[in-house]
Amino acid sequence: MISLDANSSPTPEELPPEIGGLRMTKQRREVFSVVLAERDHPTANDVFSRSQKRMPTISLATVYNCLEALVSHGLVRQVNFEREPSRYCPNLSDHCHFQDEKTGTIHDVVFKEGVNLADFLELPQGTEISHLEISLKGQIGSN
Amino acid sequence: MISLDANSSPTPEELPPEIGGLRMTKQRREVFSVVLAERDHPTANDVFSRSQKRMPTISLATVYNCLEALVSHGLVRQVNFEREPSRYCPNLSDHCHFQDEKTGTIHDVVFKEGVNLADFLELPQGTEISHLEISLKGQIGSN
DNA sequence: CTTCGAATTGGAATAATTCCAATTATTGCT
DNA sequence: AGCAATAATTGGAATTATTCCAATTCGAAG
Repeated sequence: MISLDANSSPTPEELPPEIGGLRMTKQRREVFSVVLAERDHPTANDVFSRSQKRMPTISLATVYNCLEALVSHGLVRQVNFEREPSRYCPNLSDHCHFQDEKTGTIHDVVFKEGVNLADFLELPQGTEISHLEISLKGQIGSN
Repeated sequence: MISLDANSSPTPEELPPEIGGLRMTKQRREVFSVVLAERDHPTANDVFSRSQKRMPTISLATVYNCLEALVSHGLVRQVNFEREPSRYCPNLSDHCHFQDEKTGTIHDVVFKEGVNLADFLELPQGTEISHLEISLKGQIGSN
């Protein structure tokens, strides 16, 4: 049985013909497996060049299409830091992102036990949040 | 005495020759007063066209330069929603942003009394946060 | 008044992303 | 299997927010 959770890294061939309502094509499998394999929050371009290793004929437009399909089906998250190029993250658990200003590395950051963000915000009552993004930048303590 | 706080909306002429270490030029005053006047989170282009009303010769490049100067001196905040054009916000108090998906309107959202975000995140210890952005999207309850 | 560094300007350049029209692949049907 | 209909892929062009650049203008300080 193939798992797509936390730490699995399936080859494209191991991915089923459909995931979460999205029909998987050769290219989508390739792109998805790249995003699952190296969880370093690659940009579309990173995904493109990694995908090209196995599939030299894939185009950048297709990588964008595939990423968009994966994101809209909730299989991958799109991560933005200010105006930088979007990055892609296969971690679907509730988390946010911290970018180390020294290295540029992005780290997943989880909420402490039982924390629900909306509880801490003065939102107009009845607000339905459909999308939430928290991005932090800073330095990691060297002590 | 001129106040630049919460709800003031000075004309360019009312702005002093220097604010927060930033030397105010005619254009910077114009741009700043536009951002202070209508707090609807305008884009650079919005600021440009509003500024042109009073100062028809101002250029878009200058608007970008001025906004950048204001942001880097902490007089204005730059607000991003995913890959949309940056928006500008003169509210310097600790808050985040909610975009109503119906209208596109952006609302400032404050934290509830005494909430400190970092307390709710599992950050690598010793982390220094230099920048934090929280962006929400959704619908406002119609009840 | 002159000088000198900084700011402004218009226009060109950049870069991420999207669009488009043509081709290719896949599905569903008979 | 064969074929029509639909969807995905592709390369290249287009878009668009933003930045860069070189030339001019401004403004503060002496």
